[in-house]
Amino acid sequence: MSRFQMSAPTLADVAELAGVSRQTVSNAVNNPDLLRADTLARVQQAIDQLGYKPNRAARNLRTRSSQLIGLRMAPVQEGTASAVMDRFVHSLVESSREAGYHVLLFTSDDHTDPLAGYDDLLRSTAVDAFVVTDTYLGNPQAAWLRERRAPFVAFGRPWHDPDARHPWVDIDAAAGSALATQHLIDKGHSRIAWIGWKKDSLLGEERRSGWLRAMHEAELSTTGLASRVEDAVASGRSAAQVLLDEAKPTAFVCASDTLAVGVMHTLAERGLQAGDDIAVVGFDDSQVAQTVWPGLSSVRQPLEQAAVEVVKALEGLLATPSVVAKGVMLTPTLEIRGTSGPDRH
Amino acid sequence: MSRFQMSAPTLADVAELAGVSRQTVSNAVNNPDLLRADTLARVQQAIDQLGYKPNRAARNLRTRSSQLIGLRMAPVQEGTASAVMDRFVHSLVESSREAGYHVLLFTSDDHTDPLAGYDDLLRSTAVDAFVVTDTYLGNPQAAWLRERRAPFVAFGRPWHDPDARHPWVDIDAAAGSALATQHLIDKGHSRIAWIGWKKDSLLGEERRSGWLRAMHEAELSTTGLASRVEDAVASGRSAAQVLLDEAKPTAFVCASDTLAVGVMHTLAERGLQAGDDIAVVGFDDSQVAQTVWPGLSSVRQPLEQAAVEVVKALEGLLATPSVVAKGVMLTPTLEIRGTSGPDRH
DNA sequence: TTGAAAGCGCTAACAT
DNA sequence: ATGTTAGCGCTTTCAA
Repeated sequence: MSRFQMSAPTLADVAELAGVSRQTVSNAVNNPDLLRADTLARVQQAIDQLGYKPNRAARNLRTRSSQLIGLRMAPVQEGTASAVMDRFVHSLVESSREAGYHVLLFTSDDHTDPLAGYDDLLRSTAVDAFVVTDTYLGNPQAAWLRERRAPFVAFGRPWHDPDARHPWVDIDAAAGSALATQHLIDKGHSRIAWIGWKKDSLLGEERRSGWLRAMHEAELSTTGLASRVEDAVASGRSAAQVLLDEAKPTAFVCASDTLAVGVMHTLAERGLQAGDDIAVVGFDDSQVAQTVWPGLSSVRQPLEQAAVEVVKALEGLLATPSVVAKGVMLTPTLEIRGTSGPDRH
Repeated sequence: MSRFQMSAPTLADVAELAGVSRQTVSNAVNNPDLLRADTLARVQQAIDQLGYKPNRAARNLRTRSSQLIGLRMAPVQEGTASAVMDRFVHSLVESSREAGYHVLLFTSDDHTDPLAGYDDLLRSTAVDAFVVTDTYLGNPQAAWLRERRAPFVAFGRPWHDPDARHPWVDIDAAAGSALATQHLIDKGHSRIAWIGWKKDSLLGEERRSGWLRAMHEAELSTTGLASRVEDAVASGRSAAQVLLDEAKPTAFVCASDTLAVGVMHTLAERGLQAGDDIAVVGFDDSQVAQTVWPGLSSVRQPLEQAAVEVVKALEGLLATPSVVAKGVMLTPTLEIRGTSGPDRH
């Protein structure tokens, strides 16, 4: 009955070759402990000989699972965000594989309705669970998914819902900017300015609060030292001009590398050395921070670790859906480069 | 027979509600033309009412296809590459969706054997086809996949095999650097230096050849004007120092933005204005090129278009596997920014 | 134009 | 410890 090797071998093929039933082969693959050692060896040999791999579709149909995790790609945005996501996605794929899952990428048909993509995959049972990444305030995804009893883990805490019952993983942004600020205080700075985003960004407020906290704990004044602008190089540049003229800071902490690069532009224009004359620290440890002269110190998010935690939560969720998982909060680190400057003591 | 709404509705549920057979519902979904208008309307209403979506696993099992395209994520590499892939992947996901496919991400278990990941997915019939991205010389993937009759499209021409029979899409790197060089010639430069990669990089040689061609066509000397280094900021920086001292170029074309930033460091150190004093053009239009002061002119690859072409080739491949597809070659564009400098006429 | 029968490859439940 | 039976939800083939 050996087919022309045209189609892949099935359980039946292996069973026939090994002289056992199909179920025994299935057990050999999924519950080897159930077989006697010699039977297992015989079946295993037949499997190897035929190069047998269980058919995914058949297994999925029977077990009502796809071993697939859905991840929605947000619309392209110019900026540092893509690189951030790249590190996360990479680690997510690796961690998922170790847990026996693959990652399925999707976008929404309609940019006005990000839910459409989720709905389709869910109703066609194409994925077992989702990883939700853009948990900005008012994003309806979490509530929508919970309502549909769709398993998901959020990367980003549930801002909108303090007693959300879904698992989430997030990075403590405030700790990141506090770290950056403390670093500059340790270097001997006392007039440390903040350039951040507009008030409507919760993440921006979060990052800002870390600067504020570190300054207050060191009993340093923050009056006139903060600025809120758009996340663009030009905005960071003009904010730095104003702050330098009016508040005379010796150091800047910025909500993004983009803003920090803007500060560096202003310093260069005024003949000031970033680092030696004025210290600058950015946020996200982007490609730009690593490349720009003389190296931009920057807060680095543990994205790889975040992905590992997300998969961990996912496994727990799929194993025992009833258990209410706690949120996981991770702490960023600081990459110290040239713009930190020398000690000022 | 209405289940407790616990599990998703099936063909049978729709059939019962519409008062037709299961097969008729299947036809309504897949071959609407076969139904009489009123029957179709009735079935369609039942589908909407129940929120029916065909079960993916069942359909896959029956049709022996998964509507999934496999994409291997290369190991993380610090550098500009990740941002490049991000644009490509994004567009690939969008184009795939329009063609009815999803993108499945995977990595190889073993970093020494990139084939392992392909083999698993192939034998378990988890994907219909692959998109292969790293087609460097000597990469065995293409040959290996062809041997196994696995459908795939390569992003990257088959360097190793001029008469390869698989479809491929690539970007004409030489045209890109020729474009950059011609741009500088048009601005009035005649001593234009090249900083590229070591000889073992085929892509590097390709990018270099465009500079060479444009220079020769303009009957300009290239003697002493080329350098081959590692792809790092420090390398670009020291290469620029040597070239400035020994060959007195007025402009640089670089094989990457990373190298171009290195050149800009050297210029800054010598009190020279990138653009006004010495022109610089990079390659890849990375985040850095867009951010760095005063804006780095750079060759931009049409990655979005490349992904569209890849999916187009994939569709053709899966529809009629026998047809030998031709390769598609796309041409880059040039993003002009501050480092291009003024006209010198 | 619609329906009935069969089976894709696998595993859960049960029987031996 | 191994085998038998049944069926997951769908589509292909053929009959009405």
